[in-house]
Amino acid sequence: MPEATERPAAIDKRRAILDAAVRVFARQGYHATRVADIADEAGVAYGLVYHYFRSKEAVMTELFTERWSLLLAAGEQVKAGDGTPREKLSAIAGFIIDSYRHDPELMKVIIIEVTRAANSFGRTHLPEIRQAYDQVAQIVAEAQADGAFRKEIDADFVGMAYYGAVEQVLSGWVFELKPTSPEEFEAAREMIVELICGGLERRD
Amino acid sequence: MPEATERPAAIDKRRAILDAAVRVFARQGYHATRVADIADEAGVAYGLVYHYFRSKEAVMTELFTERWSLLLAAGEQVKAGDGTPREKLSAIAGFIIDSYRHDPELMKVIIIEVTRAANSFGRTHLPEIRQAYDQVAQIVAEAQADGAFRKEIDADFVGMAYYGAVEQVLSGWVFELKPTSPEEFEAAREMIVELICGGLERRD
Amino acid sequence: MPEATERPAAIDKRRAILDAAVRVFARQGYHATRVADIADEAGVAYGLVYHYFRSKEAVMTELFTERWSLLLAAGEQVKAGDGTPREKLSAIAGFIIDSYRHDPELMKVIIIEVTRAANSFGRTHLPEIRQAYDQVAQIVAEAQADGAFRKEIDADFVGMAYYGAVEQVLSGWVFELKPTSPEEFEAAREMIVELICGGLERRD
Amino acid sequence: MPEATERPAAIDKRRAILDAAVRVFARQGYHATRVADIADEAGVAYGLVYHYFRSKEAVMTELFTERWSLLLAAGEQVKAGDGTPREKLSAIAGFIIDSYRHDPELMKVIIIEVTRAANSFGRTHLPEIRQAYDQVAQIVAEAQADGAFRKEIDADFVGMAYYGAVEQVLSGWVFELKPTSPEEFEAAREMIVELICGGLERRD
DNA sequence: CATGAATGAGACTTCATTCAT
DNA sequence: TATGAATGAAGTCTCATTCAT
Repeated sequence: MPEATERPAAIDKRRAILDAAVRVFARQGYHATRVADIADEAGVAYGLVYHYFRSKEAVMTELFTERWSLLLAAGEQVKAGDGTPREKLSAIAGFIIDSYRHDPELMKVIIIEVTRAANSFGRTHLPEIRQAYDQVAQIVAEAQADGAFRKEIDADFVGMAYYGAVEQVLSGWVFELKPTSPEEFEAAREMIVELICGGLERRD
Repeated sequence: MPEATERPAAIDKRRAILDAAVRVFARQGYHATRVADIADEAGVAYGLVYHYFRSKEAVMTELFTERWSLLLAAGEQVKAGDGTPREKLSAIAGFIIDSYRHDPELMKVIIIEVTRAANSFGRTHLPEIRQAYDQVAQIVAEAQADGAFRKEIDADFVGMAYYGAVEQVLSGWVFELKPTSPEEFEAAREMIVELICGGLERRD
Repeated sequence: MPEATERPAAIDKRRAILDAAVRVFARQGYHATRVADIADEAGVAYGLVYHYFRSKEAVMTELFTERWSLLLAAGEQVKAGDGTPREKLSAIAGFIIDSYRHDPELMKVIIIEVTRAANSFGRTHLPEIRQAYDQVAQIVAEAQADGAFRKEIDADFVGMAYYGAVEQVLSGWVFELKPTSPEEFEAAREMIVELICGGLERRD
Repeated sequence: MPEATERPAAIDKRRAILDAAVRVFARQGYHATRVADIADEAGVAYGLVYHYFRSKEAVMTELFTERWSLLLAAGEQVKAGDGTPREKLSAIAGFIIDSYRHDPELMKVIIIEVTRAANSFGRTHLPEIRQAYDQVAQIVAEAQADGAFRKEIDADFVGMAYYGAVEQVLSGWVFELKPTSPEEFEAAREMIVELICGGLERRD
């Protein structure tokens, strides 16, 4: 048997565990899932989870880091790009929403179990999570320097509020009703941007 | 000894347990606190917690319900009042922020362990939590009908986003840096309102 | 207020507790009933049970002793009486069956929770329980001496077997189907006696 | 090391737990034995009991079912065999008595904690227990149809009474004095059969 | 006599992690 | 790499009993 097919087999198992973990975490929540559940879902032996990961927490951390780094990278690109501030904020919300559209289970886990779970993983990964807020803050600060955005509202404050709003909306999708068509997802993005950039009050 | 002093003794213990629970939940988080910790903190015997409450969860539920009902009542009053929409939204944020100012531990517990813990208490108390969002949504919807607010942004959507932003900001205070002076708390409230009502973009 | 009415009030409470205990023990079994259940059923305060009884076990012991002593007394009378051996055995079974007919709950408790619960109360009350067996044994021994009964079967052995059969039948009534008419109860008694005295085999 | 010895190691532990449970249940009774006692007696870790059994109750159920099914199987064989009715009843009592002779601890547990514990395991296993009574009843009914036994005594009734007598005798052995020689065991069997088939009264 | 709050030991069960094969 | 048996600490909840009033 050629080695080339052997390695992938091993890698597959690791991947299978991660993918299974997403499904189980999404279904039951982190606390309620036992390591055995992950192994069962992945169709591997109990101990194999510990062969590939130091602990149950490490599985989650890998899941989070894997995805969050993509999100941060996308944020950097947006920041460096040359759209208007509004377009940049829109792109950021868009990336998160698209992530959710394409892999709702993973994003459910990341938002519900990490980002908004301030007492467990949220605490551990605070630095990385903050980075995302800071990207928004930097976009806002730059726009304020340019004169595109008003200076009355603290940029760091907007970073938090913006993410707070976006995540709350995703939470609603997770536990109540999720959009079904691309148009609805798109509309959500526009509303977020319109709310934060345009404000509720009429401009006549 | 007058009978009147007899009852309070019992009620005090119950109260003492609730107050102790707030402190311990705030310090360690719900999952990490054992019933024994609550009893110790309250200075009562282990079993007394179970004399007054069906379970650890029931303690938390009482804590949440007790406070959240005040918040909802305040929201109703605000809705029924005769301020401008902006003033109403400001009052709502103000009540939450004041709650935090006056009892940061309790609000930490309520927000971190209930409101944003969508997989545990958040799920259980979703109906009550939604009521708060809906109050904001109703204020917005009314303002849209009056012509004070633009109709482009869905009122329900604003309800979620507004609370999402407020809670995120409080989360930041809980785990990073909390305002120290009344002025800073006041400034936070104004920024929230200014952001949501006025928007980031300049109005010339 | 005359003393005469005061005493009864106190005695009533004690009695009420015992009567309640019968009902609760019958319903839930001894192990599954909490002292609180007894107090609730009796409509008295929790602590009053401990005012009148040293412990939960003491309540049961009183219940058992109260009734069992009647049964032993009846047995003595039967023994001393001047019926045939068969009539005497019949009278013994009859007394037990009548006890069950008139107070099924109490007899359920005594048989299920004491007499046949060899590992708990059965052990504690073994001497008294044995006395009942011995009464049967004595009747049999006497009949053997008189020549009315055969000597092949050990009298002590019959004592156990007789009670074993009777109690098993009552157990069946308790958990499956209890006779409803006096005639059926009567028939049961006759069958027991006919079986033990007459045997299954035909006598031609 | 041959693979064949690997499995047995695991199976042995399971078996060791069951065997230890018999000893501990026999010594202390079901209610008084803690899972820790079983683990200690078996020389395994606490959790291993729960690796192999869902609960303490499941251990007992396995013990009971394992043995009771043998007893029922033996009963079926007896029923289908071609002895006289008296020989069949004798064989049934014989099997139970032999079970006790060869493994008194196990039979003690089965009779004291299950068969006669009508409020706990007795209730749970009533159907299987009834099957044994029914086997006796069927033997009797058949003998009545053949004319070998009298028809005055209800066959189902005999089923219960017969087992009641046998179990009571075993109970006596458990808590008072157990036969020591094969002859004494044999005599006990004969007395039971002689009592139930022949009756106490002389036949001249 | 009466109340019910207070105590705290005890037992079951869970499950992350380790380890021998 | 793969397996799953083995470990044992941890934590919730129960409930008989005591005690202050």
